[in-house]
Amino acid sequence: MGDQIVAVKAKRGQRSKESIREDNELIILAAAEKVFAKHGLKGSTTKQIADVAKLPKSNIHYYFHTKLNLYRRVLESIFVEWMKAAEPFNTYDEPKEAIRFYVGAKMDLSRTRPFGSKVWANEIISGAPEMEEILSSRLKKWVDTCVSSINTWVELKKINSMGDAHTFLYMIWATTQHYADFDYQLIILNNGKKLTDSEFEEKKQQVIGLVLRSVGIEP
Amino acid sequence: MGDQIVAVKAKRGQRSKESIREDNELIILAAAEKVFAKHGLKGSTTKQIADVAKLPKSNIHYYFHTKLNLYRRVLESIFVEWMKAAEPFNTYDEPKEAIRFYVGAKMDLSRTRPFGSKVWANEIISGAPEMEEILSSRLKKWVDTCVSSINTWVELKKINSMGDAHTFLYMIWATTQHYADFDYQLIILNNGKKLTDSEFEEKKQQVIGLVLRSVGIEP
DNA sequence: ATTTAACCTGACCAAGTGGTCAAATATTTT
DNA sequence: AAAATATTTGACCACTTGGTCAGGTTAAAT
Repeated sequence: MGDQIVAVKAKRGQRSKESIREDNELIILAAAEKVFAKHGLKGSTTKQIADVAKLPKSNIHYYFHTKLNLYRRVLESIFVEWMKAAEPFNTYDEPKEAIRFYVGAKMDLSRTRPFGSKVWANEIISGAPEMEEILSSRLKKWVDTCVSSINTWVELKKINSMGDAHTFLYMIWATTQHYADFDYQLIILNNGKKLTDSEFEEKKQQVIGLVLRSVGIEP
Repeated sequence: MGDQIVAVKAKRGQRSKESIREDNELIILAAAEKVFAKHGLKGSTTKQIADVAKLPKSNIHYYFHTKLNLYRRVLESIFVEWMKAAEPFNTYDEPKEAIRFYVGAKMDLSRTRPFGSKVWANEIISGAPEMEEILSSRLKKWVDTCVSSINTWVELKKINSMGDAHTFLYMIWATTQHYADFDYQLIILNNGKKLTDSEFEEKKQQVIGLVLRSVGIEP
């Protein structure tokens, strides 16, 4: 990611105002996501973000005005991507396929965008002060449709009942996001080695297997 | 918890030096756990901790010297309690019982000590800078014995294989800790209502059921 | 070519920050 | 009761914080 920033900055010289703004906002958002992931809203400083973005601090304030504003933009962008990953649940009729693709997509996101997941986790842990609205309106809505899908599957005897469908959904969230939020712990317990891409792919299949079996589907 | 602090402070007047130290350390540790849970190490201030503990800031420094020192003490105390909850895995021979009791104990901890779980989560998310040693020595050791228990069960065909036993263990951690770390999100998605004790007990049984089924045990 | 509008940034500031310290008070020991 | 030790706390300090702003540079519109 650092290389990306350098690359974009290097080809300066003759850029349109529009692309300048676009580029810099992306650079700053990426840097902010990284820093917020590590230290949360309160623990992160605009100076740190500026340093990661390789821009002067004033520049961050020029584009996003306040730290809180920048933070909200980061959260919003993460939420949008998560919702995109959540589509499988409503596009597949068969639980086996729906669950397989949803869990797979969530695992992929944990792998490709771990910082976003961590920012989200930090925000919830600290009481979700900036996300209450997103959660209680947009996320709630999605969860409701999801829960009714699951309930339908239970009624059709396609999967075992787990009592409250939320419990199953939360297990999926927790298990998949664990691979992003707790990645440092996983590395330490893996003797200091990060999983390779193929090892991660294997893990992904194992997770899918456990989740499917938990509702009685043989993977 | 606030009431506890008040109660302890109220009965002052004639206390031994020893009990003064003991009491105040407990009060400060409890306050620190609460504040660190919400804002992490960097985002928390000694003033906040002092306010929650209802003591002057200097007093916090008198007992624990530095913020980092206090933070380490909080982490250590959480780790000790988690290891206690982890015993079932090595005291029961049958996977059904071992898993049932372990998952139950972890769920109970999420209910009774959510702040501790959040401090832990924050620490890992921010790269585990203060816990690397605990993780790579003491936790690693426990995980290794756990993994070999699981593998034995697989060999004896008492449970289904999930490939790598770690995957199963991490699912248990993630799912149970989710009920502490993401409690705000769960409340919002539950229409703003916290789970009652009996509702939580029900959730606990559902989680146990899912986990058992995920390795092919009928609960 | 000149005006206009957007971008850039070093210098600056008021409000915290973790931590120190000396003086006051309380308990324990002699 | 007096000396020794431990607790308490307001005042203080060097440093960092988020944010402002004036004066500059660069690109776009006239």
